[in-house]
Amino acid sequence: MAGLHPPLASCLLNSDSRLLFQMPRYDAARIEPKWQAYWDEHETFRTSDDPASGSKGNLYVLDMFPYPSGAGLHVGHPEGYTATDITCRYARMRGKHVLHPMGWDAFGLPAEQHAIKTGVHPAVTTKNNIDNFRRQLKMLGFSYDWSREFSTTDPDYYRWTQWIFLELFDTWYDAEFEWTDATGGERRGKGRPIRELRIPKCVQEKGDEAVRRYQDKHRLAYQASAPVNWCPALGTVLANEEVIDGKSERGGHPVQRLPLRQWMLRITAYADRLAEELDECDWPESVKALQRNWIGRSTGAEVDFYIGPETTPHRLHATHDEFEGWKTIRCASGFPADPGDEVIRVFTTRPDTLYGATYMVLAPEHPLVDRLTSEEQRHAVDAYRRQAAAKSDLDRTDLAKEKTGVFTGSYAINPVNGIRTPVWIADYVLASYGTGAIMAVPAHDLRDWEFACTFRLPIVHVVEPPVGYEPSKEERALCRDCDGDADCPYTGEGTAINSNAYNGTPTSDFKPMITMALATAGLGREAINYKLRDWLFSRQHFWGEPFPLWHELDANGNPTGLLRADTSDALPVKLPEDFHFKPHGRPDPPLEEAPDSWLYKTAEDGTRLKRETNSMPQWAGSCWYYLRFADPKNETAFIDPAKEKYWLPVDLYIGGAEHAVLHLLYSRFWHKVLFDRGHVSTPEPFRKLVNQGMILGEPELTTYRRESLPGLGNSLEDHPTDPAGWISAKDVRKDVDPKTGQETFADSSSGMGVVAVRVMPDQVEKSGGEFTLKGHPSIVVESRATKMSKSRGNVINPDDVVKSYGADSLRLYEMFMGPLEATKPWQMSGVEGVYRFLARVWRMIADEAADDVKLNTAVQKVEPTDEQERLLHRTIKAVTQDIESLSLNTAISRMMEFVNAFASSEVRPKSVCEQFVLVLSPFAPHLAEELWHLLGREKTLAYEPWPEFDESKIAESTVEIPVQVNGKLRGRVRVAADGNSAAAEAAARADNVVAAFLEGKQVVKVVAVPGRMVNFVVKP
RNA sequence: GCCCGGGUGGCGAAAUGGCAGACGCACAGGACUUAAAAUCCUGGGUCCCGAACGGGACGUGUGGGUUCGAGUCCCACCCCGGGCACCA
Repeated sequence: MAGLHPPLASCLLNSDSRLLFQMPRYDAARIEPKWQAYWDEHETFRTSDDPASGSKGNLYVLDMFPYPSGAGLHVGHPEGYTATDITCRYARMRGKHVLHPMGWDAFGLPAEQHAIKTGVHPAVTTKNNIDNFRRQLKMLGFSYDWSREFSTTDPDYYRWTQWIFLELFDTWYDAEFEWTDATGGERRGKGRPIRELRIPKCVQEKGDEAVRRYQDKHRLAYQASAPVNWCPALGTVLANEEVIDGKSERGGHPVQRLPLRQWMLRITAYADRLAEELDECDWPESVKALQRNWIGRSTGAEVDFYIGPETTPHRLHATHDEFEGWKTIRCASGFPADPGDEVIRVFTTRPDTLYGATYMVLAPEHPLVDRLTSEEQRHAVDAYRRQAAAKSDLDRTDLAKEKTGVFTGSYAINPVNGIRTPVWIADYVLASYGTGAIMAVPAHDLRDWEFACTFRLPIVHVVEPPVGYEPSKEERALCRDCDGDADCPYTGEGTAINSNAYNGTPTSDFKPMITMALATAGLGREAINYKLRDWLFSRQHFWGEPFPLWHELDANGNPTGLLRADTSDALPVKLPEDFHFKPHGRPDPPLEEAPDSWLYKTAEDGTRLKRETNSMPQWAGSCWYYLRFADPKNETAFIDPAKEKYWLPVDLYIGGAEHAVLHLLYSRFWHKVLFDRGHVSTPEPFRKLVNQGMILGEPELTTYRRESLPGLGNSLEDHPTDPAGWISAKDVRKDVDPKTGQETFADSSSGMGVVAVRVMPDQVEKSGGEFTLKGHPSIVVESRATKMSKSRGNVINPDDVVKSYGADSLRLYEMFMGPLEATKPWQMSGVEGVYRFLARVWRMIADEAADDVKLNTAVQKVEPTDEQERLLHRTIKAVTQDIESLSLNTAISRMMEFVNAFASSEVRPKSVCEQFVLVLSPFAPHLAEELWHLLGREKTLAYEPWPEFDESKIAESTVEIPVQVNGKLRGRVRVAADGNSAAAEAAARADNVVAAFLEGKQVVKVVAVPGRMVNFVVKP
C-alpha cells in the first residue's frame, strides 16, 4: 500500500505553510465531498416516475446489489458499479430517462453467526454494515437514485417476498396447457392457480382433506424430506453451496447429512423454459452454456423391466407366463404414469442398446431393493446400503475409480427379448436422477463396462462402430484382453448388431423406432430428464424471511400435515421481536424456541395452528429486487403494473460471474412464474448481462527453499547468494492438505517438504521466457497474482485508495486496468498513473500557479484550429463508441491522448475545453463538475447534452499508408485520403526504398486498398 | 475427463484479415531545483551490421495450413484460469 499521494505528501511535509492551503492543485479531497454534497442536496440523480419532456426513451441499468458484510466494500465492487455508473451518466446526457438504483441483500448467515458470537442482534449488525456500505458508495460518486434504496430485511420489502412465495404456493404447473402469453406468443405449459387443478374423482370422493393433500402435492412450493448439511460446530444447517469438500465454506468445519422436513420449489417444472428462453437473452455465451449445463437436459426413454408380483416366499424371478401375461395387459392399458410394483422402471438415453443390457442397477436407496433382495444376499445388501448411506455425495464421487456394488439375488425380464437380467445395487447409480435405476449396457457405457469387468458380468456388443473408428483415449484405457484380441467399450453411434430385427439400423434411426415400438406395446415411452433438481428453499436459520404459513395441529398438538397460508393482509410476517435466539444444538430451526405468542394461534374455526419455523434462503430476497426498484414504496402491490411495463426488463445487468448460475437461474424462475400468473409482462428479467472480471491482488514472485535447512529465515535477504537451499518452482509439487485445506509444497524429486519464499522484483531476472533468481538461472521463480484474501493480506481497501488518490482516480483506474470482463491484477502504481492524468487535466484548464482557483490563462474564448477541432471530434467519436461497447479502458486511453496533445497548446479554446470536460464527466464526475463550474457554469453538467462529433471535421486530406513488397513492410507514403488505388500505386512506386525492392523483379500483382495500403507481389 | 475463457514487451494492455505493441506503469537519460519531490522533454520488442544517418533478420504459447497479406481465419498440440464431474 502506497502512503500519501506525492503532491499531498509534499504539501504536508513542506514547511511553507502557504502550500498547506494551496487550492489550485488538483485536490480530490477538496473537490469530491463538495460535489457529493451538491448531488445529495439537489437530488440530482433522483428518477421521476414520468419521463421528462423530450426524453429519448428509458434505460434501466442495474448492479447486482451487495451483501453488506462487516468488511466493507471490496475493490471488486466498484468495478461493475463504475461501469454501470458511466453508462448511466452517459445515457442521461443523451437524454434518456434512466433508472439506476441500489439496495442491500442483507439477510444471511454472517450476521446471524456474529450474533451468536457477540449477542448483538443481526438487525443491529446489518444496519451498521449498510450504513458503512452506503457511506463508501456515496464516497465513490455513483449516480444512484438513493430515494429508491431498500434492504431485503425491511419488512416493507419482505412483505412482498412472502407475498410472492404465496403465489408460488398457490401455483401448480400444467405442462399441457395451451395459451397466449402477454407478449402474444403461443405457449404450451403454464403455472396456474391451484384452484384450477383438476381433482380426480377418486380423490374427490375421499373428501375435503384428501383434496387438500392432493393439491399440496402439486404446488410449486411443497414439502419434502431432504438431507440437510448440519454443521454441529456452527450450530446451523448449511446450503449445499455453503459446503465445500464436505466442510463449511466459512470456518472449514465438518458437515453431517441429516434428513429434515424442508420446503422445496418445483423449479424443474420450468427447466425446459429456463433452458430454451436463454436464446432470447443478450448474455455472454459462457453464462448461457453454464446454465444449460446446470439444467442438463437429456432426452431418452423410460422402459419397464418386469419383476412380477410380490410373493411370499420371495421368488428370484417371474415366470415366462407371467411375463407374457403382463405384456398383454400392458398392450391394452398402455404405459402407466406410475410404474407400480411389478416393474423396475429405468431411464436411458440409449434405448437402441436395450439388446445389450446384461444386468440392472438400482440406487442403494431405491424402494424396490428390500423386496428384490434374496435371503442369501440380505446380509451383503444391508451392509452395502448402510455403508452408502453414511457416505456423503462427495465420498461417493471421490471413490470414482473403484466401482462397488452387490447382487440382490433377483432378476428382471428385459421387455424386448424376454431375457432374465440380474439386478444389482451400486452407488454409482444416483437415487435422485432419472428413476434411480438403470439398465446396464457395459459394451456401450464406460461406467457399466468398468462395473461389469469388476464383477465379471457378461458384455454383449450391440452397436458396430463406423468403419475405421479409432477408440477414444478413455475407451482404450478400459480395453480388456478377449482371447488375444483387444475388446473395447464403444460409446458412440453406429449400426445395430445382435439386436434381432433391428440389426443394421443406424443408431439415429433406431432410437425413435424402438421408443415408438415400446410406447405402442405399453412397455416404455419417450422421456426427458434434468440434472437440475428442485430447489431446496428452506433454511434452519433465524435471520431470514419467515414463511407465511401455519401447520394445523391435532388434539395432541401434533401437526396433521395440513397447511394454512396467511392471507395477504396478514403480511408481513415479521420475525418475533425481543427474541434472543441462541443455538439450541438441534438441527431444527432456531425459531422453534420463539415465544408461544408468535408460534401458536387458534383459527376462527377453532383449529390450533403452529407457525412454520423454517426461514427462506438468502436467494429469496435477491430473486425479485430488480422489480421492486421500479416502484419501491408501493403499499398495495409488489409493483405497479404500469411501472413494470415501463421499466422492465432490466436493460443492462452487471455483476460477478459467481452468480452466473444460481442467482440468475432462481430469479429467472420466479420471473417466469410471475409471468404465467400475469404479474409481469416479459418472460425474461434481464435483457443484457455482463460479468465483470475478478480483480486479483498485486502479482507476487515466489520461489521455494528446503524447509529442513536450519537457521534460514523466510526471506531471500537472509542468504541472498546461498544456492544450496533453493528449489526451482518447476520442481515443486503442490498439494492441498485435506485436513487443514492449506497448500503444501514438496520437492517433486525427493518428496521433501519445501517452503514458499516471497522474492522482490529486483532479485529476479528474465531468461528464456521465465523468471529466474538473479545469478541462479536454474532456479525458476513463479510470478502470479492471486485472489485477494484476508489470509494472504493482499486485500485493497477502497477507503485507503480514495484517501490517497481520490474517488475519480479509483474509478478511472478500475476501468483502465483492462477489459471489464477480464480477470486482472491490481497494481497500485497504475492508480498513480491515472491520478497523474487527472492532475494533467486539472492543470490544462485550471491555473495552478495562481493563488486562487481560476482558469488557466491559456484557456481563451477563441475559435479552435482545424487540428484542435479534429483532435476533439476524433476523441468524442472514439469515447462515444467505446462507452457504447463498454470498452471503457480504451475510452480512457483516447482521453489521455487528447490531453497529451491538447495540453501542449499555448492557446486552448474554451469551447474545446468544455466539450472535453463533458466527455470526461461520466468517468471522473467530481473533477468534471469542478472544471465545468470553473468554466463558468452554474448548474451540474449531469444533464448537459453529450457532445456530438462531426465526421467531416475528423477527415484529413491526406493519409499515410504502408507499402509492402511480398507482404513485408518496405515503406510509407502519404496519399490523398480519397485517392484511388492507381494513385496509391504510383506514389508507392515513387518511394526510394520500395523502388529498390522492385528493382529487377517482375511485379506479378498489385493489391491496393484505397486509403489503407499497397502490396506488390513480385517474382525474382 | 467434459464445457467455457485466455496465452502479445520488464508489467497492465491496444490492434473492422492490412504499419504489432496505441494508452498507462516501471526503467534510463535530460531540463528545472542549492537539493529532493512534483512537473516538462527524450528513449526503448529482440538480435545483427554501422562512428552516425540508416539498414537487415527475427518477433503475438508450439507446429502446420488458408491468403497478395494472419495476433486476428482453419487444423493439431502445449500451458494457465474458471465451471461441472459416476446425471444413465
